Amino acid sequence: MAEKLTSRAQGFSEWYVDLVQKAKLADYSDVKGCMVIRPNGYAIWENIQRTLDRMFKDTGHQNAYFPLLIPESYLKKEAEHVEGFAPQLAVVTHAGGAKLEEPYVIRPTSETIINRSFSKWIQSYRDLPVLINQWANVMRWEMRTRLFLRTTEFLWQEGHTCHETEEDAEAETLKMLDVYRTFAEDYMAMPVITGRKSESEKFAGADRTYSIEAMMQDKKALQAGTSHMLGQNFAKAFDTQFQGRDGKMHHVWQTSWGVSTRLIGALIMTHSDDAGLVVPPRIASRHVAIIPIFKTPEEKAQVLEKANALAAELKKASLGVMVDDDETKGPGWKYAEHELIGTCLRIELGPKDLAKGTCVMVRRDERKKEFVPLTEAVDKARGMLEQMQKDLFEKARAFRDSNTFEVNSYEEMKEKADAGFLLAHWNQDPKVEARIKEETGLTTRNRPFTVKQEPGKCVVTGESSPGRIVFAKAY
RNA sequence: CGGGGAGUGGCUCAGCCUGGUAGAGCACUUGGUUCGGGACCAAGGGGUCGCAGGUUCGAAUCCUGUCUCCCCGACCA
Repeated sequence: MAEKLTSRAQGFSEWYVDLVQKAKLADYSDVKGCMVIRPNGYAIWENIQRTLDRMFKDTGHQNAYFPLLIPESYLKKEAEHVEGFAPQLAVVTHAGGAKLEEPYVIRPTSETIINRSFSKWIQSYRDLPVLINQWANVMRWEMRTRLFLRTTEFLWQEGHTCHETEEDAEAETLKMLDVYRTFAEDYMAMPVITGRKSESEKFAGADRTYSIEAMMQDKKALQAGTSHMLGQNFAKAFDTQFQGRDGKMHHVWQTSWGVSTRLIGALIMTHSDDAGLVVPPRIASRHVAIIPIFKTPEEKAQVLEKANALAAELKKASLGVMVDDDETKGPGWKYAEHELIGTCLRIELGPKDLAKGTCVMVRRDERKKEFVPLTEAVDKARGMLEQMQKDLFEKARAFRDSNTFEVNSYEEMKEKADAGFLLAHWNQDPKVEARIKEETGLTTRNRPFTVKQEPGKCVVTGESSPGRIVFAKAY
């Protein structure tokens, strides 16, 4: 760990790649486009899973698991769906030493194979709603990959639900979007914009797609989660029908929604700094590292005894705590290391502290030393972590808000192309959207619920626009 | 698929142009001194130089082929 990270100012991309590897979050593998998620990175994923899983259960969903391999013919049943995913599929043509009658695709998402099951499970309106979630890996062959943000194989969660009416399905779609918003903001301390995607950005096979969009420190947008109102598209393709209250057969109305390990990338690019990873306490597993400082054997015995006692108290307060008593490293080395790997709070404890009955506490995000009486250490640690959680969110929100602009002409839009989020009027024509992307690199992110939709004039054509949509450069 | 770069101890890389006994830093092992912001000294261990052919008395180095990864574009969570 001798060399430091590339600074964000030097190169945001390099900083990111450096950080991911030096904080031991992930490694490249020998498989093209695939990454190894190391224990430090996987621990973050486990915390994301734990929290989201509880939120899904609290909203009535159950977990299930469906096959990794999907008969190719399934994908083809929904025209728009197969067209959208065809270029990204990995296909299994041989197995058991022989060529297969029908190839399998490795799931890029599971709408099709899950609908096969749904159509068997559902007979009556009494069977509805069906609320299923799956934690799984998926594979989408990508031309270009980036650790956590876009890899060929990634881990995610996909929710799939069936409802009796369009209204119910729409309500579910928005409810889960709001679960994502709550999770992003309250746990990841990452402010997000909820809204509806444009036609060209929507999921292949959906009627409508909604997303949460976050701003990274380089002012680029990152789609952090999506929720789709699938309408009856898959129900019709797979004949997922039920007998309704009217005695007649109806196709179910469906939703699907997902977030992936991409969230880890979002977390890094939202909060981390030039010293390393910064993780909000509510999503961290490493809350406190106690660094004992001593020279003589007598000091060692005294300091370690106190450090272990303090650690035990902190553990009782449900904090992830470790005493870093590795004698082959000096204290300075440990400070730097814990900053790199994103330990939320550092407690320094040495002979001088024991004499005074204090310790030194340092928040990872602020890195300011504070002397704290040992008798108050646990309360203080909890308080500092809570404050850190709030401060990280507020800092990220202030950053996003100060880099969000209303623009009223195409000229202004071009000038501010790298400035952050641009709220602009657009006539909803995909050709105009494509032209803007071609000429400025900006894409539509979503039409925010929080921005009042007032009619205006498209910045490119001058034609009528229903309201402002977010444009930004995106990951 | 285009365009670039790279494959040499665990890691980062030098050596290649101009062929001649495989190097450095970090990490690791042992001993000692250190320890409140990335310590130091000494002694060690560790590499079929991506793979396959070829040229040559001799190849990490030259030639041919091949595989893989990374970066930049088109595709995307």
